[in-house]
Amino acid sequence: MKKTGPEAKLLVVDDEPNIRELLSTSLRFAGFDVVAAANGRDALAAAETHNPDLAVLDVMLPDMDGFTVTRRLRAAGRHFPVVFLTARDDTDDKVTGLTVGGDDYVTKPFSLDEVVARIRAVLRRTHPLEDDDAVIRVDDLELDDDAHEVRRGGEVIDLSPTEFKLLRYLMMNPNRVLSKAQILDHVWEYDFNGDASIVESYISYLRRKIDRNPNAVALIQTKRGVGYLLRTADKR
Amino acid sequence: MKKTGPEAKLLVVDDEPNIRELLSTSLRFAGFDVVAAANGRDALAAAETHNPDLAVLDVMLPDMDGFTVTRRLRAAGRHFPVVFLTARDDTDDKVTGLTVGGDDYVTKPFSLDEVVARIRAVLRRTHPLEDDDAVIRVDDLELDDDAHEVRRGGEVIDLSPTEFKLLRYLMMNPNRVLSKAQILDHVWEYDFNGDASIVESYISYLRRKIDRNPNAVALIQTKRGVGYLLRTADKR
DNA sequence: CAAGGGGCTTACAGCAGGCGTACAGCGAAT
DNA sequence: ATTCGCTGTACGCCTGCTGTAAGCCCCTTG
Repeated sequence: MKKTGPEAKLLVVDDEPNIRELLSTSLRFAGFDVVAAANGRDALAAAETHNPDLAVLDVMLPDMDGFTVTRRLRAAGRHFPVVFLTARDDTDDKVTGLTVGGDDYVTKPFSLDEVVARIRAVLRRTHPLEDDDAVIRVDDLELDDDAHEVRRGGEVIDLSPTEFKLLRYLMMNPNRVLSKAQILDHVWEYDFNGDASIVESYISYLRRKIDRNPNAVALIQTKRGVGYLLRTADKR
Repeated sequence: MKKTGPEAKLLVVDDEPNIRELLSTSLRFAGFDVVAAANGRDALAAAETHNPDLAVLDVMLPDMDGFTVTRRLRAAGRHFPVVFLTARDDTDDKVTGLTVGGDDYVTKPFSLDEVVARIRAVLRRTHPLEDDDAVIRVDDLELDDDAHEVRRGGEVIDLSPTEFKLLRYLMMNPNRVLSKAQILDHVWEYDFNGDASIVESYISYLRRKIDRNPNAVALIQTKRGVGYLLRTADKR
């Protein structure tokens, strides 16, 4: 009935059409069943109709704020968790109470992959029945999302936040070429308007840390003119 | 979050919707089965219907005070323990009598984690059958909630109340990154309106007391840009 | 083989996050 | 009244992260 991984049903609520579409599309692609709403009123109605497993909820809505929506949902007996979206200068230090219970929040502008990861983490926490692990494995590489830790052959590797997100994106898509544009879109914040060459730099940083053994087969491979891919041992 | 106890059933009674929801959500997430009521009359009815194992009861209710509710409950043969919620400025004499029997009280504004801990403590006392221990262990670190005492390698460490709550929260969530916002929401009182940087200060205080050995692997680790985590030895 | 383009790596400036200490206010204990 | 410990804020220092730029290498193609 309640599903944690893909196929869970999500309610996405944001009044900005761009953000709403961006989120709906990526979440759908990530395997979720998505229902969208543009304001609090519609959100409440949609929650009644579709009974989602989780809501992604902008705290600044035209008709009522996200907290009010949440309170009304809960009062109506809907106890699914919420991932709030907040403006960065809102939350940076002040706004509290967003992480009570199984809830969490993400600041705008966000990275799409980060939102997906946070949603998965919340679903994992609130429905611990499923043996859906927080650890992604590719060969002897392990990425633990809960502990925010990466290990290669059991040895801990220290990564910066951006390196971590990049590696997670690669590991979520093993043996598949990812273009620099794709990587930018998924790993960097959606308003980033720098050069795609930054991906090259970060791939380089990652290689230095996880592919440091020159004798072993490299995990991160370049497909010239196309993109990068993370290769598993059995697919070589 | 560690879920303890076999899903005891709680009755939460408070007339302020925000507090009621805050408590219900947290307690539900902590693994309890929660029923909520907004006033004394509904509370009595809910107690009849649901037969809870414990009640969290605001002493200031619109229709009758918490003592009256308790008296009527007991008169009706309901002998489950009660955790009272009282305003901080209530005089001591008003508070006396709240801890007789297995009962306890918490002053508003409270820290969410503190309420959960107190509820668990009361349940532990009244249902000693459960092999639910008051001691949390992480490596050679022990935190005894009943004795309010912390030991590292058997040696007692003196902590201030805030330090204790912070450490307890960390120890309840080992090997999981906790953001400063999460820590604020769980450890500090719900109306705390200050800066999240206070968490940094208290982490610093804690380190000075429990991670004083510079040669050993630090228990408290910083995940820059993400949060903090308490690391166990086997997960290194 | 030469030229061009794509990719790799490193350097670096600017900046944000985190650390630790100092301190003032406050309430409890003496 | 005085002392004491605890809390929350402020602040200066430092570390390490980020994004850009630049030079080099290598692959591809004519």
